[in-house]
Amino acid sequence: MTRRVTSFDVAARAGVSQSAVSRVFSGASASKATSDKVREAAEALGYRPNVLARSLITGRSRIIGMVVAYLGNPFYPDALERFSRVFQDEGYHTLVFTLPEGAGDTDTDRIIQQMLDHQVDGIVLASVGLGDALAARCEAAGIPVVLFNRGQAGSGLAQVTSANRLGGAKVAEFLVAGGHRRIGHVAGWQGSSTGRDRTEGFVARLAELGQEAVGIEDGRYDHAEAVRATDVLVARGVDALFVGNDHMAFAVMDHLRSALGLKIPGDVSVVGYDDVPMAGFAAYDLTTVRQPVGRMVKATVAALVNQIEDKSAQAEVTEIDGPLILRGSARIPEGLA
Amino acid sequence: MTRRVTSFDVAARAGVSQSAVSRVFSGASASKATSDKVREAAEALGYRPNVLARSLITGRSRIIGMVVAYLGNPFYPDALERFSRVFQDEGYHTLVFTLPEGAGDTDTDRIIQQMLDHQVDGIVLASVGLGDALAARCEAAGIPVVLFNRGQAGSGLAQVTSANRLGGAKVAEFLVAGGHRRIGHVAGWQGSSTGRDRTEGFVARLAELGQEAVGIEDGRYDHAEAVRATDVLVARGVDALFVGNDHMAFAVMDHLRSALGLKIPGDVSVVGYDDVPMAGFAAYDLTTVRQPVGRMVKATVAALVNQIEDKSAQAEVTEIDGPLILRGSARIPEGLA
DNA sequence: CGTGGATTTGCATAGGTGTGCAAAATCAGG
DNA sequence: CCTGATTTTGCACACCTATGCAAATCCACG
Repeated sequence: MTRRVTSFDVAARAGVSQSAVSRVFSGASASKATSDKVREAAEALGYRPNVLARSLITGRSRIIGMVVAYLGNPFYPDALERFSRVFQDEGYHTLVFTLPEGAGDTDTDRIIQQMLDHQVDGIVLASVGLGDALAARCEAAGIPVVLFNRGQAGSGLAQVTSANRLGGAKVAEFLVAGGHRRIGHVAGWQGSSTGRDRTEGFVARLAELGQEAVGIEDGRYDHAEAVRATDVLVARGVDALFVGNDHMAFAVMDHLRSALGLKIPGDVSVVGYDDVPMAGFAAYDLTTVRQPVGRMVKATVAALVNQIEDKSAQAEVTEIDGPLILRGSARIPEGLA
Repeated sequence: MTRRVTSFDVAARAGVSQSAVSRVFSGASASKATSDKVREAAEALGYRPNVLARSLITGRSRIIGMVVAYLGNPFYPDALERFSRVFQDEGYHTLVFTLPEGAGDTDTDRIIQQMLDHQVDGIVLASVGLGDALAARCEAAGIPVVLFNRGQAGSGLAQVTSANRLGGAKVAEFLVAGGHRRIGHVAGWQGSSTGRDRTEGFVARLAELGQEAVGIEDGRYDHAEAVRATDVLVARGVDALFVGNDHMAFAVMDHLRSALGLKIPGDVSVVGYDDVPMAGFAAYDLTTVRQPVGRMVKATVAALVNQIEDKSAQAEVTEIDGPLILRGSARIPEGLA
């Protein structure tokens, strides 16, 4: 393995100083003449600036740390893929961390520490919370953090979510308009803002319409829990279920049809949340609230890059509205296409 | 933002030299006494070694570059999650790159270049090929490459796949034993080794059993293509379909049931490949050949780490066998549970 | 206590780049 | 051609750690 070619080599060949080479490649001022000479020499030698050395001195790595909890829910791979792509376009790269099963605070701590070690320029937490102590540490290190698809009131952290309360409300309206009077709710994890907000919006709107849920069970965004919740609610005779995300909704539908022998939407209407690609598959054909992933990702990247480039920028809280996508898993009210 | 605390600061406080600090943190020899003093001082100051400076001098970044083409197929998020976890356990981190839609050679080139720029210690290509020129460049840079779930004959690259030929053969045996005599095949992309191998094993075994496929259509690992292929094969009156991967199989099943009104497995048996988690969902209940992701990932990591730590290590080609998982989407032969 | 060997320690330098500062070069205008 | 303003260039140093080498320290044994 031959030694790396450095800026000195290029400088020697081009007949200029090392600083000149550096300036050409970091976009600082340089005359046309030297710039040409340098580029030509670099080309000939196959020179590429050493990213590590550059990061060491500038203190900016152009790497984004991304923590993602659970890729089993297809919403996140989709988001991850988009993140990676958008960051690449912005000239950043994505260092991915996954949280172990029992996501303890110690684990988050260790991961954040490793990110700081790598001097990431920014952090995206997808569906992961951040303790105040850690948030403070990132703040102190001057590393901006954006929460994706999770809010954290009073944390002062930037966050991007969909309009979860509104989404929950839309489902309430839709189900009531569809004539349902025994509505149950397999809630998203109530320890997360998304779960709580969807539930709150849903319950509040139901109340405004003079209804009350027959039952609310926390499905914890988990397959097995969702099935358990379904059993409880079916026992109470529901005729419609609002499920906290699509991932659980699939489990719920499978259980309703296969284990309980119920027809969808004949016996029970089911509505989900996310509009994951799979929701459109014929086997589920799930009516669901769309989370506009593309726009959410773009907003997250924009907020992060903004904070990176302008340290004084404020941490924004962004909510993006998404439509209810009508499919076949829930009875459609008269008068709607 | 306060200046970073360096090894000099720690040295001063502990009353030793900077090299002593370095040695303590890089695990070199140091007496108990100094080691204790250094650790204490480091703790008090909140010192952490600067990874960038370390990488710059050692030439090892402890970062693995990972290229993944398409996270829409749930096989890959699953693998990615495991990779990230296993690498973390080994003290490496994962820099993720995604390939744009029309994965041209130029794109791969650019991505590899960026990885080399970041001086990754190794590269995993998940379901992505590598031109000879690029392979040579990695070789020259001393960066080992392992292909995951893709082979490339004659490339001299390390690769980990499942036993695809054998898997295809198993399906052939299973379908014939089930009494099917009009078997069709929605093949995996014939431009990939996995697609070709599965097809070859399948076709060869069929021939040995005195049968021939009613038709073979390349589904290109794509939903729409798989549906098109299904139409073609159904028109030829198939009573069983071997589909190149689960991702396509779901599309095929949806199309068979919803659009064509056929019963599975009553009218048509369907067998997939991968055993993605979703294959076990009641809505599909897909009989499929399991790719043992866990073992494949571990083998890939082991091969890579081995090559990183011992530059003279040979590039191994690993094939891991996986069982046929019997579920309800295909008629089960007499005498099998 | 003396001596040889093993271990530990400090010095100094390398790794490759960005950047402040002053000197040099360029340019415009009279 | 001269002068002052502006741009370009080179020098030297900073960024922070790892490591070869020689000096120093330690240990055990006679």
